[in-house]
Amino acid sequence: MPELPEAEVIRRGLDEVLPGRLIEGIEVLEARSFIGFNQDQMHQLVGMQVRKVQRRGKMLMIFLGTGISAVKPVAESKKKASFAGSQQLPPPEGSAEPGSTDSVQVPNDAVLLVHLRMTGQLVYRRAEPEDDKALFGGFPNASLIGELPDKSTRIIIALDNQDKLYFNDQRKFGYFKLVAEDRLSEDGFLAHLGPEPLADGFTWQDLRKALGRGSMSVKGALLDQQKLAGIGNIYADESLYRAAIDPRRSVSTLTPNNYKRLLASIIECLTLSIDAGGSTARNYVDAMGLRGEFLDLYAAVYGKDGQACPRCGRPIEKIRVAGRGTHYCPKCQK
DNA sequence: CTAGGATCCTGTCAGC
DNA sequence: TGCTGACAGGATCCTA
Repeated sequence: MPELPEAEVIRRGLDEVLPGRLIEGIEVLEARSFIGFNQDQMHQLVGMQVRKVQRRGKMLMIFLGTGISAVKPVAESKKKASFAGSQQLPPPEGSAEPGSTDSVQVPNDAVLLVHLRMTGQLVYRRAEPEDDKALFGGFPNASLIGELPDKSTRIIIALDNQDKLYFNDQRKFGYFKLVAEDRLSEDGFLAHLGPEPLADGFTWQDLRKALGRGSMSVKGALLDQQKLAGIGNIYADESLYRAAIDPRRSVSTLTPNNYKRLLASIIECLTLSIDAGGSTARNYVDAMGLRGEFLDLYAAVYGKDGQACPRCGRPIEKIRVAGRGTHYCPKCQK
């Protein structure tokens, strides 16, 4: 459910608060939610500093470094090193006179990959509750605003300012994964990921090339992350509706005009949703709207089977395409 | 190359 | 009212 726009909204939020923060602790409540997590990774993570938060498709990438604060006098660093994971590290200010330094060696800069899949959410909770800036995103349910941790909480990251980052995931399909930065391209998902539809200079010809010339349905092709990054079931349906293209059409039958309309629709849907997600997050919480509001705000056809098509009034139908529930208007989409 | 199915998982909802 | 079964879907893997 969380797709490119949700990931991007979270990315922007986290990129406001995470860079510069040190990871003080990590708690993995559900082992399967953190791929390959072990003691070594725990020791590596604790004390690292967030550099930036980026995104590729639906994947969030939290870039970590040793941090200036990890540069300490020799004596202290030796002491701390043997207790990594259980020590409170000094604040960023307590750093480094060049010359008298000996940095704590953390093997590599690392990247914390986060994929929300179906029901994942990231919730940033401040230690000072009166600071009301809402910071969360992902699958819309009550865990976004309720007491945390709750029964869907899988991972908790504690930061040096006492704020916490919660990873909640009802269905446990989402995951964290720690990789060395210089081996980022070896990640199985990222290595085969298609191009970004919102990249500067992405043209309809690029879209045509990405979706291929085969006989696959256009809906199936849009959902294939190896062809195009970031589109999931909701935005595939919404984009095809806006572009007035039947989701069952084979990509080989699409005309240049179809591709132009489709790309314009994809960009519209994604950017509208990113803007709305960013600006309405707090209203959305205050209203306790959750899923219903969420879909009402962004969807013309998704989840609206039986309701009137906004363009022609005919009932939206739900069919199965590429193994997915697919909502479309049989009159408008050809 | 593509379609289709099963898989992972748990909350929700229709139907009896 | 309470139970059961179907359904939801992102990505992967398998078979046809």
